[in-house]
Parts: sequence; C-alpha cells; structure tokens
Amino acid sequence: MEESRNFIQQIIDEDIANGKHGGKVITRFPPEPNGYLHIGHAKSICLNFGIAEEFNGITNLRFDDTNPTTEDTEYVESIKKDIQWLGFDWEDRLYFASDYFNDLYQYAIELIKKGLAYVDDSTSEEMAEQKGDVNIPGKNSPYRDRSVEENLRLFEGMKTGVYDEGSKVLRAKIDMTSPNMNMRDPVMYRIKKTAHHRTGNDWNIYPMYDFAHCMSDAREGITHSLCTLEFENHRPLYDWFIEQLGVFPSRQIEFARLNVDYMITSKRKLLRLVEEGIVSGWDDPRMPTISGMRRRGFTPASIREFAKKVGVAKRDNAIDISLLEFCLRADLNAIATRVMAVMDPLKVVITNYPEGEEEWLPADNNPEDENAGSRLVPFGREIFIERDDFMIDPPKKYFRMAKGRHTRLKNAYILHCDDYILDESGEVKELHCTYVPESKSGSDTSGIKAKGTLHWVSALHAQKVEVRSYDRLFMDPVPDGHGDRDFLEFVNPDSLSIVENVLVEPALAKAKLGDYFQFFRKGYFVLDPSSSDDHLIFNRTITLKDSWSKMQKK
RNA sequence: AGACCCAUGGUGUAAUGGUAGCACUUCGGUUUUUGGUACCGCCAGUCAAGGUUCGAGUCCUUGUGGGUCUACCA
Repeated sequence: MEESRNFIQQIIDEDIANGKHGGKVITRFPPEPNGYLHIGHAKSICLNFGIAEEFNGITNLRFDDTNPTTEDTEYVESIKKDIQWLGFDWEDRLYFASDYFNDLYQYAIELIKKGLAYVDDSTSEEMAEQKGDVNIPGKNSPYRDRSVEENLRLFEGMKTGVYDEGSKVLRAKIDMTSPNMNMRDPVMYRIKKTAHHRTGNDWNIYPMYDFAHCMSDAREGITHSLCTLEFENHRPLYDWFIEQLGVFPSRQIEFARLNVDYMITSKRKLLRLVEEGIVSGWDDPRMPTISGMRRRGFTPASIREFAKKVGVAKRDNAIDISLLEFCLRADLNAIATRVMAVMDPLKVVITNYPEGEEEWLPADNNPEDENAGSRLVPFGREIFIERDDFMIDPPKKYFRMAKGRHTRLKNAYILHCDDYILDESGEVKELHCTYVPESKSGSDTSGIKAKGTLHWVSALHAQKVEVRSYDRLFMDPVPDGHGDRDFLEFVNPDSLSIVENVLVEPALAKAKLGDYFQFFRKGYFVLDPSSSDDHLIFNRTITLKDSWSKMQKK
C-alpha cells in the first residue's frame, strides 16, 4: 500500500524534484531554554528529525536563547537529555542563537546602512499608541527619519551600554500601515543589562525572535524551517529580513501544534502546576513533559509512534488521549516483563498442599517475545490473591473465584474454592481451597476447564513494595478552554493514589530503573527514581485494557 | 470586524478533477492459562449555497463556523 504523505513532505518532494538547494534538506529543532520539553515539543522533534532522516538530510539542535531574563543552562541540559532519550541525535551540530550575536549585530548595522532600520526613543506605551490596531493603521514614530549616521551612533551606544534599559530600541523600517501588525516596524533589538547564560555580560542588547530566528536559520542553511501556526503571520517578516539582507533563503513552513485531550502544554500553565505544588515538579509522572512521561514509564518508541500517528496538517486538532494510550500499550505489550503483584491481598490457604513444602514454577517473562526467557516463581500452601478476584455472591459472568468453583492460578495449578472465612465485621478474611495436583501449568492432565486465570503471590516469599497509581491530571478535556474559569478548577483531586503494601513476587527485588514491567492483569509499571534498595516504589504507567470493568458499569 | 490561515465519521489523517480510504474510540463477535494480546465485523463523514466541468471533497464565488496577530516573549 502507498504511504500517504503530509503537506510538508509534499512540499519537499517538489523542492527536490525542482533541484532546489541541490536536493539538500536541513531542518532544525529550536527550543528556548526557559522550560522543560513537553509532548507538543516531542511532535516537533519527531517531525524535524524525521523529515531530515527521510530525505537524507540533517537536523541541527539550536537553542533560541535571545532572552537572558528567562533562560538558563539548567533547561539546556534537560532539553538535551530529553531529545536524546526520545532517540534523536544532532551529532556535532549543537548551536545557540547566542553564537550568532556578532553576526546578528553586523546584519543589523547593514540594515541601518540601507536605511531599513532605525533607533527609536519612544517608550513602549508610545510605541503601542503609534502602532494602531488591526483596524487602525499605525503612525510613524517621530524618530523614524533619523539619519543613517545618527542611527549607527545610537545603536553603537545601545550596545556599549550608554543607554538605560527601555530607553531605546532598534526597529526595522517597513510599513506602519501594513494590515499585518508584524510589519509595522517591528523591534529588532532591545536593551537588557542582564547576564546571559552563555555570553555573560558581553552584551547590553539582545535581538528579538523574528530577527534572530530567521537569520540563524539562514546562517545554518536551514532549507525548511518548520514551526507552528502562530508564526504564520510572521512569515512575511521572516522573508523580508532574508530578502533585504540577501542571505540564504530558508523557507518557513507552519503546521498545527499538537493538542491532546486532558493535557495542557502551555509552559506558563505547566509552571503554575509546579510552583503551586499541584504536582511534585516538572518530572511529576502526571505531567505532559517528556521528563514526566519518562518517569511515568512511557517508552520513547511509543511517543515516536504517537507523533507519527497524529499526522501533520494545518487545521487545529484535539487528539483523543486514547490514541496515546494505544501507542503506549502496544509498545509495552511487546517489551514489558510479566510479573505478578497483588495490590489488595486476600489470603488463600491450600488445605491439601503439604505444610512446609514449596516449589518453584517456571513463568514466561513475556509471551509476546519468545526470546524473553523465563524465571521461577515460588508457590506454597499459603498464597495471596487479589481481593476483588473473589466474590461470595458472584454475578452470572464472573469468571473468578467463588465458593464451589474452579479457577486457574497463572503458571501454577487449578484451585477449587471450598470455603471462605469471615472476620468479625463480615469481611472475607481468608479462603480455603484445594488444588488439583495434575493441573500444573504446562502439564495439565486434569481435564478440568477453568474459566478465569488469576495472578497470585506466595505468602512466604512475597516482598512489599509501594505502588503509585496515576489518573489524568484534569477532569476536563480542555481545562484551559473555559475562558473566564481558571484551568486549576479542573484539576482531578484523585490523580494520584498510593498503595503502601503491595505484595510482589521475589524477582521484582532486582528491578532496575528503566525496566518495563507488566504486573499481570493490572497494568504496566516502572521503578520510580526515588526508590531505595529497601523501599521500592513503582509507578503505574497505565492499566491494561479492562473489558470486565467496562461491562460492569452497564 | 483589517490581514492571514483552516473546515472530510466521535477524534485524527488520506484521496492533488475520476470507486471517499486508513488509524484511534464506541459497539458486536472469534481465539486465549492475562476479562490482556491477536483476529473479524457493525455504526458513522466531505460546513452551506451557487458556479465551472462529462465528472467536484478537490477548482471559482459568496456565506457560515473556527484559529492567529495589536510583548522591548518565543
């Protein structure tokens, strides 16, 4: 079958057919180091690196670090780590817009000399006033017609620090009556006497995004500069700088940003979740950040597959979170090691199993992967099963344990439930069962058909661990889409639940960070980095699909 | 409302003037030592009105609906 191509691939197909840039494709991923990467960035990373790979091109990593007041090295490091973890490699092409500050400055001087840029002494309020609005054309600044010499001298002064912050800016001289607000003499440079994370105190002026970005693209020979839709109105300005300065003609192409139900990707709002203590940090497993998803137990492959499946287009979208979950489960199903863990234990005494005896039964690590091998699981007279795997008075389609029924224990024997014991409060305290010796997994000659298969742990060998289960952080699919209402009103109060004494099979004591597990019938889990040797903490990445609970709701 | 952009099942995305397809979700079924997985199936779509054409989701016009833009942020 023919693979369908998105509109960006089609543009590049055409460029290559036309021999543009000699068939070369160079893209870039340009994060600003002022926050952590999130799922939306992941889409952009996959797109940029994916396109380059497809067309035998390369992708640069370039930090867009033109605003020293918000940016920091801490973010640079986390961003690099996240991109690598996702599985992408910028090789030796790690760049910073700040690397180009000198060139940018020269370009600005060139524009001044061409009479296409000027120093403006207007206050920001005056500039806003002059700018007009979408229906009212702007008016020229009184400083617009300064001579080239004066502009050169003033700009030099801005650079050397003789003027105060906010007292002057350098603006492009374009058209104050343009219907496109971005063309109404946009600011190119502002004075900021703030130390930069890389250039220190070398500069008193810093370039604005529109100028810095397109010149950086041009300088790196970026053939296709992919960005999100909100920069569409900036493209005429992007092209204007390139044309006036006669530099490499990078082409900006805009695509729709990723939106996922029940998730937010606004950096500002993510920061509020962190600062107001609603989550434990940027890498809280409930966060849509790459680091949060990593800690939660997402695999890089599942995120890449998701990015591929959501597609690339120009219309606004709202992706069903179930697509993300589908990609996650698909990958985890293929790679996760199956183990048994009982969340809410109910004791079972196997009355016909010899006291003091135990046996170690083989268990496949992953039935989906014949190379995954197997391990031994201890079995004995007393085991624990899941409390909700037993019912005194079961409904018709209940396949699990009940008095008088046969049920299979995974990797072990078929059990017959003879009786249940209640405690003083009427709660089921324990089960008395008999096992069928000839029903051993792999060599079952009993002829008994058991409908359900339960997971279990040996009472004697079980280890205790902590399990943290997560639910969606918001109860509303678009928490920040309610205008007047604050998105925090929609925070799910039950997004985290902790169970302290989960009983697991002994093999899990050797779990390492980065191992993916499936707790049989329960879901996928990973070790949390805050674990210690004597206190293991597992994060529930996601549950298994559960058609039983769905059935019950009806 | 000035400019720009967008509009295909519930959701996302194809079809580039010639049979509206794929995926997720929902629902139903088969298989199953995970009520998992796998497999099969059902329901369901071109924003509206005109025009061009043998033929329009696709081209044109006009509407309608939605998005973006008026930081010395990116």
